[in-house]
Amino acid sequence: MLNYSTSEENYIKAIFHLQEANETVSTNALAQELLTRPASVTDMMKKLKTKKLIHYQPYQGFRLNTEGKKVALGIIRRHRLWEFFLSEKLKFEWGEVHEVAEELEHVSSKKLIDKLDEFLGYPKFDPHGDPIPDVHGRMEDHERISLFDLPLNVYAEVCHVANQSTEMLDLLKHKSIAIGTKLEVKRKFDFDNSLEVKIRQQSPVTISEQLAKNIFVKYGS
Amino acid sequence: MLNYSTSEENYIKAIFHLQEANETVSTNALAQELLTRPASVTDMMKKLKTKKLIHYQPYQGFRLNTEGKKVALGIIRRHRLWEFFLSEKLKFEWGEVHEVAEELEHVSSKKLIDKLDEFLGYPKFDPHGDPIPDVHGRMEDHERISLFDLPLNVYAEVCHVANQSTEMLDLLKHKSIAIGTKLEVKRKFDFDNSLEVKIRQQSPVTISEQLAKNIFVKYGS
DNA sequence: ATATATTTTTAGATTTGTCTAAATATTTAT
DNA sequence: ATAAATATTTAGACAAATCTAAAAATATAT
Ligand SMILES: [Mn+2]
Ligand SMILES: [Mn+2]
Ligand SMILES: [Mn+2]
Ligand SMILES: [Mn+2]
Repeated sequence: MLNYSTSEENYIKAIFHLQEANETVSTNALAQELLTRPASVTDMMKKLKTKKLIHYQPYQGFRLNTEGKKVALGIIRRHRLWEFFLSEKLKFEWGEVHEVAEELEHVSSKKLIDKLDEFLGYPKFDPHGDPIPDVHGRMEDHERISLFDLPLNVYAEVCHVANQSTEMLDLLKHKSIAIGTKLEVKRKFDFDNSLEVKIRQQSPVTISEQLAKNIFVKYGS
Repeated sequence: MLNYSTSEENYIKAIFHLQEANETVSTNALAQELLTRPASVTDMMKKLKTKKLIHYQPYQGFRLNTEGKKVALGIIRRHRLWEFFLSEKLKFEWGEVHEVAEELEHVSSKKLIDKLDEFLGYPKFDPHGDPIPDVHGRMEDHERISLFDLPLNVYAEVCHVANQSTEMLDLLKHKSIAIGTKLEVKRKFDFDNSLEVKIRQQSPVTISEQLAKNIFVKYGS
């Protein structure tokens, strides 16, 4: 497995995430994701094509090929293991881990990552509930459903938060919701689609439609 | 405190180490240390001068000013804390930590380093026995003496290893010597300046002049 | 189907960090 | 003191990653 520059890695990872939503990734979408210019994206796509990491025909969009996905999973593994480390061992807050992991992920020593994985006890999910690829790039993919779609009076556990902005995390903290929180939806109000949610041993809280659609849960107490 | 590029940081750190030995650092010495060309050093020295980190007059050599030393100590702090982490927590071997720390040291989040320091229990020395600067850049500077200069029959403890090549570490391992090893010199042979050294609860080993001059000890059992 | 708008690519420039080869300054030896 | 050797700097080039502005391709609307 070759080594890639920090910049190349950031592009590869972004394509990986974007192509989960859309079959093919566009120049503009990638430019927006990476806070860069379309012209810079085109330049980089030419390079990644030469390095045989993507399928790309001018004007046709692009997507990672098998090798590209393998590389992406390696970067995501590093990112999420560091996030776990920062949160679990260094007691960083939820919202602070991403930015630092964005740098740490580019330290490419394989031994470092595999030993870190071992040290952390082979965690399966990062602090945002995203699955951590193992040494072979495999990850658990638990079925999850948005809190908004959870039926009434069914126990479920928060396992993923889609948006990880400071604003979102502020709000979650205020509502006492985190990964692992057990809850059930008691009522849904048709007027504004807000939910009344009961968390164990707490009084019920109101969750807006927007927030509920960003919280994902799995069934079970 | 501004942020510096990886390349700038590597130059700054190298100057810091070189100016401990010589009053002023030369272009060639720095080029050799960094495995680069003298012309590249001159280019960078101009930049570091503009950024007010060094004293530099063309042809006169250079040295870090107060601000430059402060920056250097920050980089060294990061480097050595990561070395300690790799050795202590991830169980890396002595000889493997430096290369990885050389990359990790450039991740510049202050919070990351201060929390790492806390997590590690505020260690004072890295795995090679080098002192770790604290958050203010201060470090313990225990007086140490080379094993070669240690008087006969005086108990001492290994606290520093000057050379950290794989070859050196191989040899040290074979002789069962590490940071913290307690020993005393029993004899010195004038023919080749070799030493007979007694480590607690072990049979005596022979240490060459070259090796002894790279091992540093402090007095006391 | 044609005009308009949007997206993407190209052309050319810029910054950072590096290099080689040549010029210049300094040091050392005679 | 002069010549030779060594060290340092300058000049000019190059690769990586970015940008702006203009050109070209594609998509959309009438
Ligand atoms: Mn990144
Ligand atoms: Mn995450
Ligand atoms: Mn480094
Ligand atoms: Mn060290």
